[in-house]
Amino acid sequence: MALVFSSGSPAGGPRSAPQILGAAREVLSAQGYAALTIEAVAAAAGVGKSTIYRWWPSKEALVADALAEIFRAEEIPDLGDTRAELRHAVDMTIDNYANEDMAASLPALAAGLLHHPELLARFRESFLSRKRENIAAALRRGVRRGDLPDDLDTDLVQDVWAGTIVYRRLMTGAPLDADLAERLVRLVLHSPPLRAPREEAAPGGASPSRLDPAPEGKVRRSPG
Amino acid sequence: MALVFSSGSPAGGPRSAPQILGAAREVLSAQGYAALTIEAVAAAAGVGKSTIYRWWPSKEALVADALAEIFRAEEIPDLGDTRAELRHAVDMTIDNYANEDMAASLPALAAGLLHHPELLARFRESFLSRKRENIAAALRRGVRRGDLPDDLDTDLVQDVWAGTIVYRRLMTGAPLDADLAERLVRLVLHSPPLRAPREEAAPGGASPSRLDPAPEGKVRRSPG
DNA sequence: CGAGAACGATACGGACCGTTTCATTCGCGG
DNA sequence: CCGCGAATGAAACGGTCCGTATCGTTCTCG
Repeated sequence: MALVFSSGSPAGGPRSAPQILGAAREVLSAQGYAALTIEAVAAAAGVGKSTIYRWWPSKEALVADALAEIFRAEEIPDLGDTRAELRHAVDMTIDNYANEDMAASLPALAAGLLHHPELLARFRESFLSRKRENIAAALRRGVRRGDLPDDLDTDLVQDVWAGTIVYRRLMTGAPLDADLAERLVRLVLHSPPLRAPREEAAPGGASPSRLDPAPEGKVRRSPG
Repeated sequence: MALVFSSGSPAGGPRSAPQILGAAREVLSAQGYAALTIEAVAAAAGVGKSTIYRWWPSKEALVADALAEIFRAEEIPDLGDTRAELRHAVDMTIDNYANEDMAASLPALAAGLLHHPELLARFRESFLSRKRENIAAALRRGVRRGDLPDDLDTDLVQDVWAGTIVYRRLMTGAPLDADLAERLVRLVLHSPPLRAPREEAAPGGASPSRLDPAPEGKVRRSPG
């Protein structure tokens, strides 16, 4: 991944990008996103701060590039075994949030980007799109094998997986262990409701559960 | 909710707490967590900044109190209908993340608290515990009615619910609508894997919720 | 009406910001 | 091996916000 967020203004290219991004990760991992300052990164990298400002327009852009280099988004190998592939996907996501400060940096970064739509879009593209497409491919294989329903909502699956993982790391502090991974996998393997939105009636196959009268509800705002 | 994070040092109590917390919410909602400064809140509240520093030890504490006042964590009423109660719980959570900047503030705050264990613990206690216990009570009613499996993992259910909602708001930007709510409800109503970890089941009693990391017996206590 | 608490204004040193200037070093092509 | 342009690092700038301290004023309650 090559400096997606660098402004890349001058001609020759940055000489010290590796040290700078490494130092950024170091500070991030030790001090957290909030405590990261450009001057601290410059000092840790043994670099003048003007060098950093020459190549990255903001702290956000720098951190995004630093995180992008360690964010795993590889293809899920075709293992011929849907359960194993799902587990692989979940493990990859858990890996991405292994370090507590790193894990916190991503949401913090996203939060800080809410008022920078341009960077936010690039952030989502860079971090989410590729990984989601790779996992979606594995999910589609599972559908083809008949292990998953053909109208599986692959976006919702990923929101549930990543959401649960991030939420545990950041909010409840619960462990991200093998047990969680296994449960998240099973949740998808055995959950009829994780279906794609259907325009009309259900497509020929699945019969709805009797406990599920399919109420077409409208959103309500509950009283205070 | 009464100023959980205020240091409450002086005697008489703050006179201008309402204006200050209101201004904090205003700034938070308009500018976001990162852009919130004590001086900006003071100005917006028409208050000297020394007044804020007199009652709150840090930006984090102030924001925590400001958010606590609008964070919904009420009991789920016994509607005699498990599906309706689950929907109620999900809607309450979605409500809590209605405003984008507010929604982002909570994770950003948690991220900023990672290096302040004392405040982090109070944050989790204040924001998560009560709400989780209330939702857990509703889930237990569902179990008693036979609509949910006896060994439902109420903690995992809530991590999945809240996690998916927060993740959508913050990371993917996907809508938090009635469709999502309905899917999250169905996910629980029809998902065998959402079971409790194999331990001694304690039927009837209140299930202890694990909100603290507490990895293997290490219990963190806070000095009064 | 008086005491004490809460308040606001103001000023302070310090950290970082983001920018500019300028002399120095690097590294590639000739 | 040399030179030239690109990249660099040091320093200094005005600016914002931090968190603290001081001090005179205003509120509140007994």
